[in-house]
Amino acid sequence: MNQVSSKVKPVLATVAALAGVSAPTVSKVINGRDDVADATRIRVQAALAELGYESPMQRRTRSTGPAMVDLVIDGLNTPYSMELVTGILDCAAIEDVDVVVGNVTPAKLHRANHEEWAQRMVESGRKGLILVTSEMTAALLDSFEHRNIPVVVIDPLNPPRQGYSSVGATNWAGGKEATEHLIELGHTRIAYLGGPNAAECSVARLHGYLAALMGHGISSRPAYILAGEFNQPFGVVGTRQLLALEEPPTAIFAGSDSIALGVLEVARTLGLRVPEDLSLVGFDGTPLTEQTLPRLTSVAQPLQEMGRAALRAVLRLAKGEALDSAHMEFATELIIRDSTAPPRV
Amino acid sequence: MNQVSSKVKPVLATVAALAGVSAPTVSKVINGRDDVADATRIRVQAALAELGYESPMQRRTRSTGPAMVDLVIDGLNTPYSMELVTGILDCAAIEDVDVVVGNVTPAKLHRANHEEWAQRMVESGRKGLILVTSEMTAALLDSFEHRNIPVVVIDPLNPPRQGYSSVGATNWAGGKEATEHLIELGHTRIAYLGGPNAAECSVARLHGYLAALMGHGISSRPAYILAGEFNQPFGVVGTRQLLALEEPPTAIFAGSDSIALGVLEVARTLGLRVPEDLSLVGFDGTPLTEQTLPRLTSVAQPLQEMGRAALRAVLRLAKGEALDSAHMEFATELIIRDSTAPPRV
DNA sequence: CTGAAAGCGCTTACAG
DNA sequence: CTGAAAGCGCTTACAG
Repeated sequence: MNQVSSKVKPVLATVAALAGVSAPTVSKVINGRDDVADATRIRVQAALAELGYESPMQRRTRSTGPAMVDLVIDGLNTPYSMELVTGILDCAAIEDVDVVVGNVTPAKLHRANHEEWAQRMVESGRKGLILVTSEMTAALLDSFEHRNIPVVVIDPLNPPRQGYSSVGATNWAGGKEATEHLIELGHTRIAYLGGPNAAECSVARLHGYLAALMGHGISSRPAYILAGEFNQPFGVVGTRQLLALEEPPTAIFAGSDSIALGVLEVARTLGLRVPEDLSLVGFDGTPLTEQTLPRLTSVAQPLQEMGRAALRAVLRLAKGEALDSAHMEFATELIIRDSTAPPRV
Repeated sequence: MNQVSSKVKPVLATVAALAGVSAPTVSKVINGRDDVADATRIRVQAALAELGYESPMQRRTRSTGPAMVDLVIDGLNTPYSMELVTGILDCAAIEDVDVVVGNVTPAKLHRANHEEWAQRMVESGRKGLILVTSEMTAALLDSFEHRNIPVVVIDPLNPPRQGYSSVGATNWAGGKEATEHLIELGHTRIAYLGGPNAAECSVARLHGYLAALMGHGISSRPAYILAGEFNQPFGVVGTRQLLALEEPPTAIFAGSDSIALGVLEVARTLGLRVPEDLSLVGFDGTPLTEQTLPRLTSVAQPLQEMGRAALRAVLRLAKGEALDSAHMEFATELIIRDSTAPPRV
């Protein structure tokens, strides 16, 4: 009878009453002012969430059109991001959500004033934010959390703290599986050409690689482990460096398909045959793997599904529902194509 | 001294004073109530216009963040759209504009109620709309024109009427150049594997192809001209059909790089060598052309630049400025790579 | 940090 | 039809 959630739309005063504070205090919390005690803020946020409070602006934008979710991603010109975005937009069309992209880019993330940015998102009725392999700071996450804007990160860089939602794949297992595949073929001189050390996913792949080596009694060599960018140019640079070693690797595990593309390019220009002279495993399983010659053995991650999951997670959080798990991890799968073979003896 | 337009933002009371009525009356006019005398309504409307009154909602959406432009595009999973979108987002980051994508897709265009859609765009403060190779109806264009929402179309399908802004490339000249390149190599049995007949750009390429043949006294053969989709599967289907002819072509001009990918696929499975047994020219000049084996000779269009131009055009129109030209046409350029050679005698 | 009080801009209900 | 009065929901300024 005395149910908290009644059918009338919750208004600022309702929230204030439930939280046991005054209306101005609720107003301050909503607007991200910092002159509110943490304990009070938490109580108010709980009340906001419980009642599902919406500002007049949000009510308007909600009744006036589809929900809007912001997406921050670094360029669409990689097969990786293309797949993710395809999944996100796919889900957006089904859920009738608008995806907003373009203003804040990963490059602008640091320069941007998070407080202002988050505030503007609230004011324009944005439902949440998806970050793709972006750097984050605790301050950034705080800015959004304080305003109850859900943030979901896909393949986080530099995770600054616990307590945010993320989507990823079984990178450790994938790295291990790729490396074990090469070991089973008979390789022992296996290099890892990975992405930035700031990328959790790349580090996890590296550790999977190390675990596989260790599990087979192969000692790892520092010269065989290079970290760079997830792109083709780094694949080129890294491969040149590896092949210039006194004892070059007979197989390369690339941290992304784009890196693998660079490996193939160097192999071609040097007249090295893949897989006869050099075995190669990529990561991501993008459509690219079917278009290279030879077709690329790669650890596939379900990128489209990951994109869809990220958007769905944002929408669930925006509705005040809890996620089953703060970190959603999708299974990778080694797809063996034509770029791996036993080493020449 | 007694200027009507002062610097303070016009508020309901200001309008009321100017119109010589009370605030409630202005409120009624704004909200479309009918209990207002016609004469009064007209006076109030004049005052609203003169002061440039905006509701708090409109003010908020305008001042609260970057301008928003809607983008309707069919999937990002083609090299063509990826390049366009890269250009659009590139420009968006510079101009501080948000690009909204996801709700209305080309597939939804017909089903959607344009009037409602356009109205919602006005209400949520959208500055304009970019359509990419989308079908349009006159009714759709009217809905937006009536509300002063600029629409810019990239590579229009089914252009229903004059009087809209568009961005394209010199498709006729590009088609002619591609075909002449093949003729100069000695080919006379040249096929055109194009996109849908509804696509202006594909039809223009076809006419360039026909003009080149005609200019060199080569008669065109209906069996050598196929229209389909701008994608790889159609490249596969079309090539099979062409190669099954009693007198198959020795060269194929594909209406897009994606179609050309399908041609390469069929050639590979049939053991036909490109360019020795079959010459191939693509269209678009996407990064794909550097990744195929052999690298693909293609008519490049500056897709990124076209995307940037489309967004800039929308923003100019939104500011009330006129465009230099309703149709912006960018130059194509034939890039000769490794997929074309003289025919075997 | 908090909230009573005042204020803002718009809308509603109703007397004339 | 019109507008004084009351009201709504939120925010601001400031005293404690």
